[in-house]
This record gives sequence, structure tokens and C-alpha cells, in this order.
Amino acid sequence: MEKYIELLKKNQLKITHQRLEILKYLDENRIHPTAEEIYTALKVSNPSLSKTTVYNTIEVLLKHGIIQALTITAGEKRYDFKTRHHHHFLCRVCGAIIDLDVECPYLESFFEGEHKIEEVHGYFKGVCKKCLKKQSLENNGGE
Amino acid sequence: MEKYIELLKKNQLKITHQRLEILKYLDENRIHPTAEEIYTALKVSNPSLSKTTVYNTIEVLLKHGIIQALTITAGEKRYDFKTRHHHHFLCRVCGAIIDLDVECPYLESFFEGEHKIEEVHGYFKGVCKKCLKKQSLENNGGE
DNA sequence: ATACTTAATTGTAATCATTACAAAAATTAA
DNA sequence: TTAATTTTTGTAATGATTACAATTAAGTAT
Repeated sequence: MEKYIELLKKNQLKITHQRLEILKYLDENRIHPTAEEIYTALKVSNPSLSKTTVYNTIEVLLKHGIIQALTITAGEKRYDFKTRHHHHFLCRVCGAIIDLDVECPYLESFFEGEHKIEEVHGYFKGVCKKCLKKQSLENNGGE
Repeated sequence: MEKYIELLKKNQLKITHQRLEILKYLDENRIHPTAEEIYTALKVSNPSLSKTTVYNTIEVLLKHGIIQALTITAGEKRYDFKTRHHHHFLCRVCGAIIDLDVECPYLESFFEGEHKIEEVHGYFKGVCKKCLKKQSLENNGGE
């Protein structure tokens, strides 16, 4: 828990029980959860937790660049600890969002003298490795 | 208007006044509008138009691959005539969404034996060329 | 440790985009 | 033109997010 206290201190944010819990959850559950998912998961052990607190905390963490928002699925935002740059893959079968370590090596050169790029988001959609394997087993193993 | 009739016929869709208007609007206004924007724009000349019709039509056009959805801005979906593959740039100053003709040449090789990629979305956020120019004029021209 | 000041948390209500649904109207084929 | 089937329409419901005011907690000085 000490690391989350340090993280908040470093950003001159007040250390509250709720913020620590949310940071811990995001750190230990790299599943790009929605606000709802964070709320539901933490409500169990923190019954007094309010959904508004989750939204407030997310907003503060975003503002300080501690987390980042994903808009890969429309109609809901998902959140991610900010680490090195990476892309995301959404599996349409199991719904998992998987981090991808691909990066286009010539990105910079594309924008010489053009727009100023501040954020790069790469989203891929399809079927993940695990679901592909499951499908192929079903097809071959079928009677 | 003949081209939109052909497009609907080719997809075995019923030719209705509303569908033709929506197709025409999307074709002539390549601004990646939201359902709301389409509705507001067409309501002027088609007062009987219902928002539900816009959503219904969008769904049908999506299903037939005539248009595609963008989730670059969270909380709302945006729609785009499906053309050759391209990425998108969102200007945080003027809000414009600009089509980009960049594509990563090594994309395919990244996924050898991995997940099955069905959609590729590249989103960039920052400040567009036009807004950059405006900003630099303001800075230099200011007394 | 106590009191004070300020900021965070909470719960409820409001908002915005989208979806569900049933009745009315329009399209297409005979 | 008529009949069968879809589409359109308007209203109501849903789901995520935001606004807001009262309560509570954190941090600082005493």
C-alpha cells in the first residue's frame, strides 16, 4: 500500500482510503475496467463507497496522468494505469481487452510539418488467441 | 440521388425517403457526424424525421458494411462512409475529425500466429495544422 | 491530542446518448 | 389497387456519466 501512498504524495493529492483502494484495484487488475466494474468490485469490502467517488477519483487520476482512458468500446469508458505506450486488442468473443506491444516505427515521420500529435491510440478488434484455439478444438473435436 | 438508390438496391434494402436522405447527408458531409448531428441537420428539411429512424437506419447501414462506426470520442458514436482504410485525427482545439492516409506497413507481420485481427482503428489526438497556424499567428502578431 | 480549514465523499437527482416497443404509415410484389 | 411486410414514428426505458449540496475526513497549526 506504501507505493500508492507515495504515488498520491508525489502528485500532491490527499491520501484517502478510497483513492488507495481504487489505485490498488487498478494496479492489480489490469483488465481495463469501467467505472462500474471498479465500483462493484470495491463495494464488497468497502460498503460505504459511492459511485460518485469512483468517478471523482478517476477524474483526478486522469488529470494527473496516473491513469488513461480508453474508448475502444463505445458507450462506456475504460481505464488503464499509464505505463509505456501500447495498443489494445478487443476480443469480440470473450470481450477481453489485451495489451499489445506493437508500435509503428515510422509514426513520427508521417506527421512531419502536419498536425501536432499528442496521443496515439491503436485499437484492434477480432478474436483473441485463446478463443481461436477454443473454436478450432470445437470444430475438430466435434462428433 | 440515383447512386444512393443503387446502393440500397445492391444491398437488398428497401428504398425509403429517409434512408436516401441519410445516405446523401453522410456522403456529402464527411465530418464523422453523430446520430444527433445527422438528425438535427435533416430535421430542417424533413420535419417528420424521427431520431429513432436515424438510429435504425444507421444500424442497417452498419450491418451491411456501408458505413462504419468510430469511437474516438467517448460517450457518443460517430459514423463514416466506409471507404479505403484510413486512420483518424481528433483536434482538441476545434474538435474536427480529420481522415489520415497513414497505415503501418508492418501491421500484418505483428500478428503472425497471434490474435485474428478483423478491425484496425488508429486514432490520433492533438492539434490540427489549421489550429497550429492560428496559434502561431496569434503569438507572433500579438503586440 | 484538539480544533480548524479545506478538500473529499456520499447520495440523490439530472442529463445525454442510445435502445425498446407498439401503433401508424410507407414500400413492394401480386 | 390490394395485401403482406417493413419501416417510420413517438414515447418511454435504460445505462453511463455529471451536477450538486450536505456530511465526513484529511492535513495543519495549536
